[in-house]
Amino acid sequence: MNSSVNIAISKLKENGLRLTRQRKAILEALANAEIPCSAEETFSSLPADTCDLVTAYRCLEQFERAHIVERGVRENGTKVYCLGHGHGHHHHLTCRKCGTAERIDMCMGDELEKAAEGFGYTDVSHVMEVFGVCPECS
Amino acid sequence: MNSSVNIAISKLKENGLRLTRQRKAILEALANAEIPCSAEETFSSLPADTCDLVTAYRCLEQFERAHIVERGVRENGTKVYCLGHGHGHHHHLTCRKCGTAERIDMCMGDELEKAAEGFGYTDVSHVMEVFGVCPECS
DNA sequence: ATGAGTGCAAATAGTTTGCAAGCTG
DNA sequence: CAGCTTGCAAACTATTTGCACTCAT
Repeated sequence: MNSSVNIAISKLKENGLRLTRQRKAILEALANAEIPCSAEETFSSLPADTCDLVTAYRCLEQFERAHIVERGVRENGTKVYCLGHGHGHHHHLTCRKCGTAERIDMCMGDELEKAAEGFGYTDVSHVMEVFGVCPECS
Repeated sequence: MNSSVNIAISKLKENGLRLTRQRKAILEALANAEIPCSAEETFSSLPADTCDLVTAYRCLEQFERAHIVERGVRENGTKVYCLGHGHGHHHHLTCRKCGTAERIDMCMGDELEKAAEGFGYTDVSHVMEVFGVCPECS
């Protein structure tokens, strides 16, 4: 069920953040989403009058800092967020036309961080998104 | 020296695009840039009155379509462009504080496309950027 | 000469900020 | 009840579009 929401709520508290009606709704929306959502999309999927769009932006930003959600980017630069499904870092293969997305568990994060450390970099993170045209659209 | 500019100009013509004073300047700016640049940054690095900012945006977009430049994204969603140095796809490790970047030749593009084809996707491309804090800044 | 390319102005999309009021722990 | 959160309005940044004019081929 919404165990992912419960996990998120625990992390929320661990990070000293408060649980509000708005935040809970946003977390539930993310939990129900099949694909990573932008702030605008998350907001639209909320029941009417749940909160202001600005609040969605602010919550998602907080969630990201607390590592409750993962952040990605669309081809056009729009930021998108998704709940760390169960857990584990992952990426998406998104259809350029219809927007559906497949989860891709493959990730070269380890090699990447090793390479980054080789350059003396710390606090390394990465963004990766794959785009294509899905079978239905082509 | 600016053989990369010459290569770019050839590709330009192959794609039926015209060579203008503005485009040449933009290509030269990109060739001199050490790191991927946004449209705004590319524009600023141009000699005064070379062209309008809008033209920079339009040219970069055209260059991307013609595969003359590679496009990436910053952590904040800003689009950045760089000349396909020599050639070959690559990525960057960018310092979050000072903005310098190291080139990373590692890329899992092949595995990625294989996975994408497994899902029946075509016309696959990907965006990947790595961020961290460089030795000087930490 | 003809259509690709450019400049200028104005519109958009996405996101951020300021501040007073509200609600959580 | 202190201070994290929210709402509303407004500012901002990055990017796009419309249209008349210009220049490369």
